[in-house]
Parts: sequence; C-alpha cells; structure tokens
Amino acid sequence: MTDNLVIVESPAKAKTIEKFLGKDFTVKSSFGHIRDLSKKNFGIDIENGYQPQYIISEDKKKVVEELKKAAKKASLVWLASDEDREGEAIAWHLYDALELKPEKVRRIVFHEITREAILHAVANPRPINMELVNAQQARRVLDRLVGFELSPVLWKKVKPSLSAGRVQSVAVRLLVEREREILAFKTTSSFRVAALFGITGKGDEKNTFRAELSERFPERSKALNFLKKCSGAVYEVSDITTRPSKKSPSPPFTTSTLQQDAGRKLGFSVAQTMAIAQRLYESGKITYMRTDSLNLSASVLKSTAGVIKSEYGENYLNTRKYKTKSKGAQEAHEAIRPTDMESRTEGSSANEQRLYELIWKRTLASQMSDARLEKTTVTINISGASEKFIASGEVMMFDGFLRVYMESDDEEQEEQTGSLLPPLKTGDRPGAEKITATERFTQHPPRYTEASLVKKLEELGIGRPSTFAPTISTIQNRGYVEKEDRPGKPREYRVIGLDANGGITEETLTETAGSEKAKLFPNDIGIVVNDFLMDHFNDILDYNFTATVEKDFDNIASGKLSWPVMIDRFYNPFHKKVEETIETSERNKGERLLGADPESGRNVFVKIGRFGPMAQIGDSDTDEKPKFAALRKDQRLETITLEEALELFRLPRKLGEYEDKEVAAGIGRFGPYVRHDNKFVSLKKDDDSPYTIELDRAIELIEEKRRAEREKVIREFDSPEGLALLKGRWGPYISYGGKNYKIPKNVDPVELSAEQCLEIIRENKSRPAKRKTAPRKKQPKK
DNA sequence: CAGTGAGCGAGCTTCCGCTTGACTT
Repeated sequence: MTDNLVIVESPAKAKTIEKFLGKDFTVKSSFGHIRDLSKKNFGIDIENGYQPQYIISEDKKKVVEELKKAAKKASLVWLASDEDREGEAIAWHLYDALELKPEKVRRIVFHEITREAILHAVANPRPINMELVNAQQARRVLDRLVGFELSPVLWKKVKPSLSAGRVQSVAVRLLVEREREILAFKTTSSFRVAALFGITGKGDEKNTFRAELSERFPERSKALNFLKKCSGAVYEVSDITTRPSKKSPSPPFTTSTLQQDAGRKLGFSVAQTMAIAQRLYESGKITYMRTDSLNLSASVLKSTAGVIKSEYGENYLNTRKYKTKSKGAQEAHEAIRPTDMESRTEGSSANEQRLYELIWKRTLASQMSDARLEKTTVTINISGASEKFIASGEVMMFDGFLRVYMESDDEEQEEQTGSLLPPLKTGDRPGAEKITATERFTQHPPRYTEASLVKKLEELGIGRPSTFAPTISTIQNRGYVEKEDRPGKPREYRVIGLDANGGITEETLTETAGSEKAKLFPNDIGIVVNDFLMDHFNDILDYNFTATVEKDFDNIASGKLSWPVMIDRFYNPFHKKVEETIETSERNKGERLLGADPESGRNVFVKIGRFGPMAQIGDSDTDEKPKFAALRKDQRLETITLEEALELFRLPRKLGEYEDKEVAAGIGRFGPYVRHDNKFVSLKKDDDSPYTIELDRAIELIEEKRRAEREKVIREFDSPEGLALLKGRWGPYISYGGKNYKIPKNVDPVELSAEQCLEIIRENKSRPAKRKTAPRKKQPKK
C-alpha cells in the first residue's frame, strides 16, 4: 500500500484534486510561499555571493509542522505547486524546509484542474528545475535590495515610514505624470455642426435623420458664416457607400480584465472584485482568479459549445483559442471561467451572482461568432458651400456574441454611433429642418481608475495577478495617491441654430465639466517622493526596468546566466548611487515660495511638514515665530496661489466666549468644526461655514451636541467611577477607563449590573489581540 | 479623532509575490 502526499498552493485546489485522485492520495496545501527572506540585515549576505537568509514565516510555522508530519507518514511526496517561477520556488522551499529525501519526492505540474490533466501529471513527474528556482531567487533578492535600500533614503530625505519599490514607485509615477499632463492641458473649443434632415418617402411618410458636418469651426464667427450660407441652400445626396464590418468577442477573463470590467460594469473596486471572486472560487463556482492565462481547457470548450448550440443554435458557435499577449505572462492556470458552464447563475450574495454572471457571459461570448454589421455612409452636398454633411447608419446583420455580452469602454462616449437611416438614393434632396452649431471642448487625458492603472501596469509587464490589488492598496495606504470623486464645475457653451425658415438663434447654455468618479489623484507626498526618486533613481523608475530585469531572469531560468552575477551587476552601481544620494542630496520637502505676506512683508511658502502639506508665513530661523496652517485636501503644493495660502490663515477664528471659555471655528482633519472647552463639534456641511459662523449659532451647535451626548447614556454607575452603558453607532456598549467594550449578543444591556459589566470587561481583555499587522497610523503618537 | 509644525535623538518604518484569515472598534 502506498501513502501519497500531494502538496498544492491553495486549499480549495486541494479539495478538488483529492476527489480526482482517490484513496491512496492525501492532498494538502502550503498556503502559498512558506519561507521568505529574514528582515534582519536585508535577509541577504551581500558579501557572500548574496546568499539568501530564509526563515519560515511566522504565520506558516503551523502549516510547515503539519506538512512535515504528513510527509513523514507518506511514502511519496508529490510537489504540485504551479509551473511558474514562484511555484517552482515553492516546491524547492518545501523540499528543503520539510527535509525530504530526494527518492521520496516527485515534482508534478498541471495547468488546469481537470481529472485528465491531473492524472497525466501524476504519470509524468520531473525533477525540480533549479534554474527556474534561481530565477525566482534573483527576483526576490532584487526586489528586497531595491525596496530596503531605497525606502530608508526616503526616510532620511523626505519623511519617515515612506516606501519605494520596483512596482509601487512606477505606479505612482504613472499617476503623477498623468496629473501633470492634465494640469498642463490647454482646453480649446470648436463648433460642431449637426443637421436634422427630413425626406418624404414612397408612401408619403416623412422620415428624419441626423447628419454631421465633415469639419468643425474653431471660431464662432466661422460657424455663424457657415449657417448663413446654409440659409436657403439646397442639399443633395451625392454618394452612398455601404460596407460590411464585424465585431469580435473579447477573450475570456484574466485577473486584470476581470478587475477592469467589474469596475466598469458593476462599480467594484479591484480589492472588492478579488474578494468576491475568491468566495466564488472557494465554493467551487469558478476557476482560480489570479491568472494571466487566456487558456480554456478542452472540456470547457466542449461544454461551452454545447450551451451555445442548444441556446442559440449552431451558427452562433465559433470555437476559439486565445493567445496571451501581455508581457511576462507565466500561464500557470486557466483563464477565469465558471467551473460548470451549464450553470447559469451561482453565488450566495447579490454581488457574487453579478460577478458570476459577468464571468459566465464573457466565457460564453468568447466562443461565439463575430457580430456582422453593415455600415452606410451618406454624403450630402450643400449648394453654395464646399463643406459636406455626412450621415452614417449601422445595421446589424447578425448579432453573434453581442447576444450575450459587450465589453465596455473606459471612456464614456459622447456621441451615439450608428443609428438607422431611412432609404436614400443618390440625387435625393432632403430638407434641413434644423442645423445647430454647438461649441465643444477638447478633453484632457483621462485620470486613471484603479482598474485602468492595473491595465497599464500589466501592459508594461509590471506586477503580477496576485499583486495588482495589493499594490493599488499600498500606494493609497502610504498616502501617495487617493481615490476621489470630484464634482466638476459649471461651464458655459454656445449654441447657434438655424431653423427651417432661415432664422438664426444664438444662446449660451451651461453644462457640468470635469467631474470625476472614483479616480486616482496623486497627493503632495506622492508627487514629492516621485520627483525625488526621478531625480536620483530614474533607472529604477524607468518604465522598462522590469522588462529589462525580466530578460535577465529568463536567462537565469534557461541556465545562461548565474543569478549572483546578475545581482552583482545590478547592485554595485545601485548601491553606490544610494550612498551618494544619502550623502549629497538635499532634503526634499517640496518647498515653494509663493511671495510676501502683504501684512507683515514676511515670506509665504508651502512645504511638506511633519503632519503633511502646510503653508508657512515667516522663515523658521528668524526671531519671530513663523505661523503655520495645513493645506486643505483639495489643494496642492504645486498649484496653490499666494491668495489661497493667505486665506488658510484666517482660521481658526475666534468667535467669542461661552461659559467663560473661548469659542473658535476652524477646519480640521475631519472637516469644519467649532471648538469649545476642548470639545469639538462638527459643522453641518451645507448650513455653516467656519469663515462666517457667528457665536450664537456656534452655541446652538454646542448645546445640540450636549443633548445628543446625554441621550447616548443608557446608564451611569456610581461605582466604579466612569463605568457606563452607552448607545453607539453599533448598538449598546460598555465604556470604562477611556476604553469601550462590546456586549455579547445574547445579553440584554438594560439588565446589566456593574458587576456583570466588569465581568464582560475582564473577558474582553483576556482575549488576545490577534491582529498580525497593526493598522498604519496616519498620525505619529504624541 | 480634529488644535501641531522643535529637539542632545530611542527605536521603528520598508520590498514583491505566493496564499487565506479573523476582526467588527
């Protein structure tokens, strides 16, 4: 009898595979990597050929112990981690850390979780590929060296606790450069002319259609001139062309395209998409969600074809194989697809169901026929003018995959394409019922969304499916960038109209322009860090840096290059540059002199202070103490004006006294407030402004808050002092000694005695705080 | 939790890529 232990990376995968392999096989999971570089001394012995110092990660000790035990009992251990660089390294780390005997080990790989694939893998074991493992070690060591040498430079030269790395720093660079492009963008306007034509058909019915002028007019006067020429003109159809066109479906989902489409169609953030996909994966509804592969297994191609044939008919079927084109793809899995195409809906929550449906449709559509269209273009001449009107129509001849799925665009399109045209022939003379020239504006390049940034990174070959979402979170958590909505501003535009009787009208209308939803904006600290890194480490921030080192990793993987040699070539000049920068470069606080304060004549400037971007009046080294004020969230060091900076110093404003204590109004981290007796009351957004609020109104708000505080109290105990039952946002809780404690669900808070409260507090405290990584504090402790 | 903006400088922060977990203040 043989006891076989199979080790895969994911527990959900383990469960599925166990079913295929039968009784002789136990399948366990390593939960990803089990070892990593120690954090002490870089975890790398730089003097000794960059020898890595691996340790078993704290949260993996239990896993490794269990695997060790299981391996001892087994006669054969099958290492079945993914067949890519990281997977090969996991296999080797397992081999090493579990102290397995070579004759007891088999390395197997499969690219899809199907019975055939797994049985085939078991029949074809191979040795661990040490060259591939070495490529991973080089990748790991390089990232550690870059991250752990660069970040401390930032601590010294910009601000403590900042971070830099091969991936995150490029992500920030993309955002900073795009923001500067947008700032530098000069909007211009031009007049777009559209006409509504009418023509009488055979049966005397009146048909109308729209056409657009082939050119735009940069100035109002030219547009007006044109309309005047049109007054009383005759229009004649001079040409009609019809040509066929087709649309093809998108390939099945990878991690990045799923994040993009779920963002556009369902409004999910990339983190949300991944969390929901994870649940679908764990319940066995979809295949693995961190993948860059477009491949679909033979069995799913067959079942998909079956669904298409029975639901839509044979002519909707077009079985296709897709090839990955993204740089650095490693194809360890399939594309993201339903495990069972026969199942139309799955998921235990509304969001899971919506995401599942999206995946199902995309998978199905990828195997369907092209949509066939017929595009008609009609050219209309104008008597007395050389410009031409163009009307275009689109007729769907065969809907094909569009029956189930259409990928959305990032840019919201302004004009609706292809409508239906009435029957027309050359020589027809339609009448113009109305012609309008509308002022339109050029648009700055779009800001990135989370998903479009992921798309860009993937195009550059930077980052992996497993890190896209975490990277997006990291750059936000570090304060480099922020996801925000911006309301947009009213903008006037002009419309000139010509009616059927030749009358010309002109009006000015208002639209909202520049509104943004869930876009990524770089913050000042992100901009300053980026500028600093670009100044001193532009080679690391180069968009091709990753692609270049990936070539080296490939050469290591194919045995043409030794990994310590590669690292050495990189590290020597890099480390020199780091030391040089520490020694010679100026501190970079993004300081900018705005001008002189008209009241005192002292310098007014902005810079990044200990608590973020701020404005300052007066230099620090003069006798008179400088004055400080924090920048508002929507202000940037780069763009703030002297006037705007001076405005900041009008707060906090003293309003007067109440109960012998001062009342003042200001704007803090959480918005506008009134302060009294060291207590803060938030101002209501639309009703009050800290710049204008009066004492009477402030007292009203203070009293209102006091009333609310009183109503919060369910019961106050006399002893011990400070023990109280309070009502909060999440229901009743116990407050004691400045801390809050949760009340167990099955307890009625009104009945609690002081004794019972203290008992609950003791229980709460005895529970260990299990959080592995403390949440980052925005403010340093006082 | 919001107001600050400095030090004789303790001790800390940080990377990317695999995985899932246990919290509801």
